[in-house]
Amino acid sequence: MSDIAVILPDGTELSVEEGATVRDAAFAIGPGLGKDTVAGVVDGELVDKETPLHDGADLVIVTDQSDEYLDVLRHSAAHVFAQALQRLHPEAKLTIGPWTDDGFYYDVTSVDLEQEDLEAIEDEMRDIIEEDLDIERALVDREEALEKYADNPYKRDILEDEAAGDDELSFYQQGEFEDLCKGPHVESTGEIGAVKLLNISAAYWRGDEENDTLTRVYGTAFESESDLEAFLDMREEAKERDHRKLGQELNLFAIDETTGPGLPLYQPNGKRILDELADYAKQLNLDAGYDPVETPHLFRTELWKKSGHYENYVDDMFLLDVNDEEYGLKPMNCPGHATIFDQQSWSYRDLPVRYFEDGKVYRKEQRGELSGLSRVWSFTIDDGHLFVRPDQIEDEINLIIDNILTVFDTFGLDAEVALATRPEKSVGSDEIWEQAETQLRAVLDDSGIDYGIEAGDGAFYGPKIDFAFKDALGRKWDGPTVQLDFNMPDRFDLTYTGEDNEDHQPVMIHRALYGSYERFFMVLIEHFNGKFPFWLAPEQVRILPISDDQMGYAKKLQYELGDFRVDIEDRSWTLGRKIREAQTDRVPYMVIVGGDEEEDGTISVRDRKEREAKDVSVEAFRDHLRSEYDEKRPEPDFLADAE
RNA sequence: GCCGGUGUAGCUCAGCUGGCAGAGCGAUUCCUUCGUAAGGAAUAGGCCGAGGGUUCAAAUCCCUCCACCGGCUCCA
Repeated sequence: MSDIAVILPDGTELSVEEGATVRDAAFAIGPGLGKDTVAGVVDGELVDKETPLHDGADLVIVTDQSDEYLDVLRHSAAHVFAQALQRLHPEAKLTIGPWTDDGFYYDVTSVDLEQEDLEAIEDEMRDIIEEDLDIERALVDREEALEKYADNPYKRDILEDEAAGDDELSFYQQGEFEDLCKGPHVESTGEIGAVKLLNISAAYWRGDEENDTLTRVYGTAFESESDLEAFLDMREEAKERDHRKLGQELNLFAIDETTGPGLPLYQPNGKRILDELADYAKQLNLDAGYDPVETPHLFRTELWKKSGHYENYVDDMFLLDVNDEEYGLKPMNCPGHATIFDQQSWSYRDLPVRYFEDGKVYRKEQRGELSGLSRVWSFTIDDGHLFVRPDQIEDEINLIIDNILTVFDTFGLDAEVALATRPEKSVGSDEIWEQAETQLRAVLDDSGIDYGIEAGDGAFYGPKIDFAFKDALGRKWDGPTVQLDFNMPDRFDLTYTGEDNEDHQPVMIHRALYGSYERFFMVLIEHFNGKFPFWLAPEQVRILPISDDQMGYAKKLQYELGDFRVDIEDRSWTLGRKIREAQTDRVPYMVIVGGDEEEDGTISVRDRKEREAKDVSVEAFRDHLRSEYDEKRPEPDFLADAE
């Protein structure tokens, strides 16, 4: 037998016999590790410990200390679910049951399940865990496997598709239950510390809407009950922060059935925040050399045919007929901006030309997709388009990335960056795409930013760098993008005159800082849990007179703090009630004034973090607010010393 | 768009084995003028998502549509 070499995470090569498995390799490293091996990661794929290795494979040994262990555990939990389901509903047919980022699901069919049924299944799952059944892997030949699944077309589908080449199929068995499965799994059902079935929904076989609809049950599993509880608390917290709930409670925005789905209405409180965001973006853009432009919402479809949108995007467009001529609401701002660029002649000295517009666009998303502000039909992009010479691309993109990261920093959001490459439906030649992707990659490599690759996720006209927001709860949301576009300038025949007095084609860069105001607003609402920084807060200060006698003084104070958004609580409530109300409205500062304050000409200040100070001078407070606002500080900090 | 669930007062929800439309919060009015997270009383408020059907009678049963929620597929 000849030896093969596998590569360990630290880069060293390990020589093992041909045909050696993950577990054999682990034993070759050390007997302790061999004994603890649960599974392996071979070439990035989580596999069973009995998987044979090939020469040159990248190998990571998975033990119960590894991050991947939880995936394995959840995969086994999916089997426990399936076993429990079949005990209670023998008619149920199984399809697939993988692990996911935060649990597992199992797609089943031939069984009617409702939310209420989950409890009984969960109880049965706990019994199975209690029984501590050994989980054993067995290899079964193809014929026998097909026989086992004589009445399960989905499993047969798997046998004839994914597992087409294999003569021996791996099955996992625990007690009376067995399932066709690649693995890996834990040693026994008793290893699963805690399980919870979460919800029930529907999915298509293989995710294709042409196929049968299956019942999908989502669940999760952890090593311990306390981990599960932490997870459930986190879900609860996320539910409490839901921007749809807070949007209603804080009167930020509404989506009304009468005015239409996916068409948000911004109430004054929401609009105040949007205006602050827009002012901030405008300042960043002006500082970065952008010129504001403005375009209408509606264009002749001639424009969309020229830009390629009609060909690639028409299903998502709102079209309307005007005097027998077809018009379309704009789904993107770029063609308008390209047309503006085309209105005059340009010298190479003029470039880069940078336009920006908070442009409202309309995209006819599938109805079932609409959700709060995260998915809507009308939204506003803080859209910038640059027209640059090829030699300016890298510098410009670097500047844009700087600006985007500044924005992340301002809001205390973490960034996750990815390069999205050519999608199936696209315009432009292979060479152009190749060139664009190479350039974006070069910028990212030079910048030293950590980034991933999203294959096939680019826009139809060019590749892009996607930024995702990571919020205070560690959740990820789609954020701004930077896109390189060689196609639009071509389609619009855009030119500038070069040093050589010849016409040249500029390159277009699409970029946003926020992405869309709607989605960014949603992220901020949930990120801050409605407790917006002072500069964003719709109501920045609320004056609470102790009794009606101080109304006059309160009005005087409101006038003196007139640079800010200051309201007076004028309902005849007790002070406790007024504070409670201001607190639930998440107002950063409460100014409390009674007879004492009025007499001394001072104020008492309380913030939403429940800190307070008396005998405060109005000037000192106002000066502080000025700097807190100008510096966009994240938390009210006038009373930072009062803790 | 597809699958499942849900639509009752401004909000959260009860009523749904058919028989007069309910509660809490909020709002309004009155009383209270209050010192750091809910003072008291009274009043108003509903085409029970929309349309059709069954029935002596429909919030309740049936059908169609609309919207929302959880997913699937797709995107900022």
